[in-house]
Amino acid sequence: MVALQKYKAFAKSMDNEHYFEWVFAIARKIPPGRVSTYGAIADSLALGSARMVGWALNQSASRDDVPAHRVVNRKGELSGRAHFSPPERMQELLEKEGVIVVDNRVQDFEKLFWHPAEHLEDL
DNA sequence: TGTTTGACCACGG
DNA sequence: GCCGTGGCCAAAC
Repeated sequence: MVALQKYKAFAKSMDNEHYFEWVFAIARKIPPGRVSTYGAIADSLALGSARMVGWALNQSASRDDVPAHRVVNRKGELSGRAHFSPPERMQELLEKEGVIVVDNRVQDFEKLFWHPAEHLEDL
């Protein structure tokens, strides 16, 4: 946990722009057809919180190189759909990748879940 | 300056 | 499974 504290201290010295890059870097690593969660990304970064990941992804709306549609909440719900334009776009993007979405929820969520912490070394 | 609000989550009952 | 509670932390008000 010492490493975690040092990591957090380091993170505190970063400005928001860098924090976005960490979140975006992980989001970009999510393979097509797979999904991850706000909390998992926050945990793998060992800084911030799930809320901050949502906040960061909100800032990503202006970018076209961040697959924010592959990030859902812990229940597999498309909680961020309202921030896409139009909102239906999030589901459409997922379905284009073969992910089945019913009632704003990813089907087979546990199987499609991609664990960011297992791929951190690739960053 | 203090309070409320989120693309959230873990936990207890 | 559902609910409330508490933690989270930047932004907006």
